[in-house]
Amino acid sequence: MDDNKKVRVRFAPSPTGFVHIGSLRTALYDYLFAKKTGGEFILKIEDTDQKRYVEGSVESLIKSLDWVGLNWSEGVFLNENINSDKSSIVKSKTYPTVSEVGEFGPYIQSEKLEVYKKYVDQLVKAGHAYYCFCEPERLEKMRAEQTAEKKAPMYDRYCLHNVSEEEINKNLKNSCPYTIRMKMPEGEIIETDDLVRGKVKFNTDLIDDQVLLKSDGFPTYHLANVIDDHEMEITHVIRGEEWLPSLPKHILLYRYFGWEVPKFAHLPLLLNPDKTKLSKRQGDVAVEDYIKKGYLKEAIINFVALLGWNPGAGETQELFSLDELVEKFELEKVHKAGAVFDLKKLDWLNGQYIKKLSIDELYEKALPFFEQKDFFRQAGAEKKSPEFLKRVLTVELDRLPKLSDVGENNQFFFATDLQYDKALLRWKEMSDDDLKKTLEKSKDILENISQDNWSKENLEKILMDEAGEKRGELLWPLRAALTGAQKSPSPFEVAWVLGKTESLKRITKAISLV
RNA sequence: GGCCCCAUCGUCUAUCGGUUAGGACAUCAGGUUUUCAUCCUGAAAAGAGGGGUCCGACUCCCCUUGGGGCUACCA
Repeated sequence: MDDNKKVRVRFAPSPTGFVHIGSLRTALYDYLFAKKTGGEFILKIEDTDQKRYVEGSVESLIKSLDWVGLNWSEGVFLNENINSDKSSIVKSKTYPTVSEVGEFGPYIQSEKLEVYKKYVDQLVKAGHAYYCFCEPERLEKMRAEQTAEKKAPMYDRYCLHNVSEEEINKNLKNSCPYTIRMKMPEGEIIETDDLVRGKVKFNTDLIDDQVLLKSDGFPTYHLANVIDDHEMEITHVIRGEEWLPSLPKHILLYRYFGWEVPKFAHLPLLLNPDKTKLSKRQGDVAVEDYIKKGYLKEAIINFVALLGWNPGAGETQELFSLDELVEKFELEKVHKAGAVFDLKKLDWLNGQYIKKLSIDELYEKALPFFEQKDFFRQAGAEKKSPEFLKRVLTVELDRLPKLSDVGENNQFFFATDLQYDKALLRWKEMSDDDLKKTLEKSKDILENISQDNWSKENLEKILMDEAGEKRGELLWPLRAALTGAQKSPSPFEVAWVLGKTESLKRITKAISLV
């Protein structure tokens, strides 16, 4: 391969409902590699399985990718995102909300069925593929028998050996359903170099005659993939390790067609805590799920990037921006072993990125999450004001793992009438009398602070001065009165958020309780 | 079952033959002007086992074990 050729990589998801977080990592590595090498990052759609197609998923998949900020320069785009100055824009016939941009289209597999047919016919003519008229029932039975005999289930080549040219033509004329299978050569060792795994080799005797063209006229992944990558001039195929066993089939196809073989990089899998392939059953796997939970794209990208790769060289940095990742990324440093998806670390990373947000930014991101909360919906209008919420967020900024946690631990901010047990107000063994006195003292102090001086800093300074040695005596009852909660931020912060009027109201209520 | 891939703290990882095997998350302990969180400090925590090669192996080779993936007219 000409190493000076411009790098072209592609991300090729299937529209089966959502973007898997593992696919996102593949897309990320594609993106990083393309940017790093000054190449093109392309998005194409693998929709050859009609049964698994989920309505609207092409669009949602594009949106998810857009949301995390991986920009591609060619392939499939949402109509609304296309700048008119792009050349060769083709509206997709299959998916009305998207268009295809670029000179190597179609970028949607279901739109180039005749292309695959043309190539597979070529293969049949050359004797590298053959018609198969076996019914699913026969295949199933055959496999069952082979399995029972502890043999590897493989197609027995019935149609290769027993169906004559004439019969084939007759069957075709009668429009009998058929598939086209790839004819694996005998006794050949296919050896190749994988960019992350090094040398890998396979014996063709142990590989099944793969169906290339299905009876519905659609190609299988294997056929479509090879043809697309060749036609789109893809230089590097970066994909999950689950594709490694079918690599020899792909290499053989390139050979049969007489095409240059791209470079391959098979990425390690993302794992469940029990080390099986990351799956829906053991937690959220859709990027959308993480968006909904209030993870920031920076955190998701950062986290997923470090699952299977790191810059090495004694590097102890943990936080990386997308640009930094581009700068440091190397395919050669990708790991071979699978990586467990550890939510705890994601939470920590997310907290780190939340802390970097300004209050205005946080407010903008957090508002939709507030709006989903019952305690927020039931709150009075003044508690829903941007000013109030921003004060809440100022206090919460440092203690927020994810946006969906917003307000959750501090619901007392939003309550109109705080309900709590009187006993909560008591500091240690304090008598009712003393309790009342200390609350009245707090009330006095706060009453004497003007609206203009009602700041976190002032409240802290003044209350701390007044509290003297036995801080708890003044501060605990005050905090309890303001929050009605066992745990909360400091009374200074809470009083500041609530404002003078509300704070005094809550203290007065506490006094009346005692 | 067959084939393929993989193997450092619980988890993500550094180490590219010579290190007290380093960092981060999580955990635990202590501290940080009341509780919680944040934050700070500290602790505990790893080279699966067996053979080689080498003056010297976590590092290179082989075997075993363990784990995973694939084994569809799914991708």
